[in-house]
Amino acid sequence: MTTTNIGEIGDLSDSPLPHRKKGRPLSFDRERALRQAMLLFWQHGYESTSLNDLTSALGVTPSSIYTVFKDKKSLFLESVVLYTSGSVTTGSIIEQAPTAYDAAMGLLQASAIGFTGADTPTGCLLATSAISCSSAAADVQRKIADIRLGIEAQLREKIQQSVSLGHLPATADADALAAHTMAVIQGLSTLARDGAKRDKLQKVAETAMYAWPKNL
Amino acid sequence: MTTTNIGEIGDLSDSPLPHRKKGRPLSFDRERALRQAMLLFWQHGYESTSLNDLTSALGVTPSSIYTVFKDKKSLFLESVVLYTSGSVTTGSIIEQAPTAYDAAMGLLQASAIGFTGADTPTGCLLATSAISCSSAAADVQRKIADIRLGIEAQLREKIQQSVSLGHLPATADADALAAHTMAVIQGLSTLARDGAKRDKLQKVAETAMYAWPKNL
DNA sequence: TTACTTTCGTAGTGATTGATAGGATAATAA
DNA sequence: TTATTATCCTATCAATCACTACGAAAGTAA
Repeated sequence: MTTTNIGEIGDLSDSPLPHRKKGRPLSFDRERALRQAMLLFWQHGYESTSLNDLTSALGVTPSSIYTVFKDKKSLFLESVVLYTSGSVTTGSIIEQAPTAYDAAMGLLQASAIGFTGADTPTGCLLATSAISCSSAAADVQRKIADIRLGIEAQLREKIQQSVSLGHLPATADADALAAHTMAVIQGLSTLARDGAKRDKLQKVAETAMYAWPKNL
Repeated sequence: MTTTNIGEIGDLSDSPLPHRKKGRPLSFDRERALRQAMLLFWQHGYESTSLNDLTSALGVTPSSIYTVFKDKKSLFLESVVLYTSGSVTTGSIIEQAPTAYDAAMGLLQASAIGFTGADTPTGCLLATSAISCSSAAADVQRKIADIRLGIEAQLREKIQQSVSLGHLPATADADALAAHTMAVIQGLSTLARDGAKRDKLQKVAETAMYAWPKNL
């Protein structure tokens, strides 16, 4: 869905010199560990990623994880924030697109690329990591669902704008077009998980755009 | 994806009378328990459904589950068989459709209905129950993926047939159309999980069919 | 140095995971 | 009845789960 761009959290303290905290310093790179955690959650999902998996991959002891990230749920949610942030996000793609058509095409193309990265797991973290959870993780599941619904709402509004601006015929169904685009994005994630290559996903994205009304 | 139709496994022994096995008889309805297990896996997925969840919902002790269903993995796989069988299956929809267009539309409509059943979990068991698993369940994940790929291959062949028969233009991309249809089906599952109602899914299905080439 | 603060590594916590041992029980077969 | 077979229930099993207590260690502040 998005590309990752970490390292934004710099030292923004009011001290003129780079203020250093008291106490023993962290022995590992927090952002690097967070990225490793994100990759694990991306691959195996929230509940199927164990603390043992995390400590092994991050090279960090359990106590350090809980000191720095509070608990597993917080670590996951922070991984989701990392996943959805960066220089290119779904929000920026939609906003900066001249029309809703371009916005949807941009989302689909970015998905096709992002779901088949060479050094990342296949598919979409938002689509796979919390889709079927136990009752204990219902709140996490809901939070991820709300992110998906937020993207859909943003795209829907963009479509409504394009209808108002005459970029789309008045008969265009904003709800249906936005939901269809979201469905294809989620489906691209599954196709990628099943082994589909980038060019196949790009062809699916292209096909999906044929569903948009053209005659004005 | 499919509607469920249990109760097909009757007494087909060669005995003239309804032959009864030796030993203590089962104290519960095997098919009824299997259906309950399927519903649990459908809702919470393979790994997030615990043996405790199963014993509680099925009203069966752990030892009985292992006696009758061997182990958790076998119970899940048998639940998948139950899910994909019945009077209407993806295979029958594709086969009996006059054209590939009708086959895709039939799959999408059946998905919209099946993913929003009143007395079943939302979404698709094949799409949600084993999409992000631990490494220990990689084989199960792969088996479900193979089922998805099998459906896609069947639809792709139907499209190729329709091209040969002149029901679709020769420029139609069977790979892309089949993959797009599969993607939308998987996406419909997520939309349903996120709370979308049946009419919304049906509108998405209708929108997805606009992507098909019409001019011959 | 001495006090203070924070993280580190070890070794665990109780709870839950999937799966079983073993004897009791309930049916058929002879 | 007696033997045989299969399922029943109870009480677990070892392993793993997310998580933490606690003292040692490593930094800053005085």
